[in-house]
Amino acid sequence: MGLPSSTVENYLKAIYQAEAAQREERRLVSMGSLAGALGVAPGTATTMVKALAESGLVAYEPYAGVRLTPAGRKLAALVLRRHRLMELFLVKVVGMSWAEVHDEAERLEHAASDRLIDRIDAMLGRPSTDPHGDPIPDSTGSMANPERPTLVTCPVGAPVVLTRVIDQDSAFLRFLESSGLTPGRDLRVESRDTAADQVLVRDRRNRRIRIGMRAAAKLQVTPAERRSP
Amino acid sequence: MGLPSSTVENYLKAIYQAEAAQREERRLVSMGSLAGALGVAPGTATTMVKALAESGLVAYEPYAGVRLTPAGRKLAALVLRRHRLMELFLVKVVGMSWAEVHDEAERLEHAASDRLIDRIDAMLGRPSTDPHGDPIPDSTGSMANPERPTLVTCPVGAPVVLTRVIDQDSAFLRFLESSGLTPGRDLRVESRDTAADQVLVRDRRNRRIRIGMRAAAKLQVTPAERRSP
DNA sequence: ATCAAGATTTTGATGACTCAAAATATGCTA
DNA sequence: TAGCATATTTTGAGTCATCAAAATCTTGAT
Repeated sequence: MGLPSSTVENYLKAIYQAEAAQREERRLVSMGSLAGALGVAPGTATTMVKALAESGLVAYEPYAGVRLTPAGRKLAALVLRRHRLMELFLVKVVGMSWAEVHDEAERLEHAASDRLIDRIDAMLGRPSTDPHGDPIPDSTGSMANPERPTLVTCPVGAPVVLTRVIDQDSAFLRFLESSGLTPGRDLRVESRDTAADQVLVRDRRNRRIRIGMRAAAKLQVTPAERRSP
Repeated sequence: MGLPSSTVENYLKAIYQAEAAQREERRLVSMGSLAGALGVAPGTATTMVKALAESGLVAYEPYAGVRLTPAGRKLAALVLRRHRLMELFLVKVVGMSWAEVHDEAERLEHAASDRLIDRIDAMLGRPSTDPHGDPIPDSTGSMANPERPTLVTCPVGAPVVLTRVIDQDSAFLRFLESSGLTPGRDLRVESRDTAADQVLVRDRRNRRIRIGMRAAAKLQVTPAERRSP
């Protein structure tokens, strides 16, 4: 068949991301969560998924859920590639803000040609992550996706670098920006209080930043490189 | 009546351009030429135009043709603005070639937000023409559109500057590029031969360039500024 | 094991856009 | 002005993506 419509691309991307969000491999993505992610009625998701299964892009088990086939996974990864390169391009080259590029890229990812995407990739120096720290799949659709600790799971007191933000909500991103919680920042968790739902973080200049557990769990970090003595 | 779909935008743009192509004002755009420009069946154009008339974007006279209303004209101009800014951006910032940006912009013009278009406009210094020399409407939808002589109508022997190319066909544009016939070039028509369908042009370095009348008529020029003595 | 709560699928419809081909109008030519 | 070639409109149908609501399935709690 011809090119996948942007609807098809969006379904594949949503399934891909739902699969990734489930720590447990092998679990199918439910119709309910898929419909929710796409903002459509449940019946609509069922209908579309059956069509995707016809084209061999997903494996569909009635009443159980859906999973990407290798072909579907590759297509989804390429959509994600477009999206993430576009976001980085909008921030780095066009000068848009971190918080506003997601929605823009959401639309542009379906309109940009491979040629344009490749030029952007080259201009940016074949980057490996987008402005949120999300990894960018290469042009074959393969992508590194390391498991990383978050501000909730990393050791208290240890210096870490904020590496990735797992949420595209623009209000959340604006909050992070205004708090100085952007990828690349050096941080240290000073304390956690589950009862109070609080994580106390210090930035490089030792300023206090307080956030809730939910928010902290969306911030992935890597142990800070220690300067050799 | 939410946002106009990209189909609606394309119809308005095509009507706008067909009106502009007709030297004679007041003449309606025929369904045939509209359907041809959009690559749809004649009946499809009729149906869509009736719907556009319902929304007040065009005035439709059965069997006679269609004309933009002021509202439709403004919308069309804004689509053209997106298109032309996007083309210029792709050439100037992304480094794509003159010949390949049209199709790309054709798709991106429907996906880019006003915000993005305005940032691009600012980055480019609020330009007044695109890479083909086509004028860019301002954000209110108004646009200068001076009548200009072409390589067919300008005086023989007079120095002129190539100002605008009225054709987006990529093969034609590649030909122009390889012949050095790009906007901004200093030229002089040496002779015309209607019988032979030939125009002989000299460039600044006095190199000969031969093109047919049809092609020459697509190249608009302005009299070259004479250096004050 | 049974049943009710909750999720999923099915059904019947809709809107936007399209086509092919039949019906109709227009306008030029003789 | 009669007729015919050409353009336009109408008709009937199809695709894609969607919804609401009815029907059905699955599963956890009793």
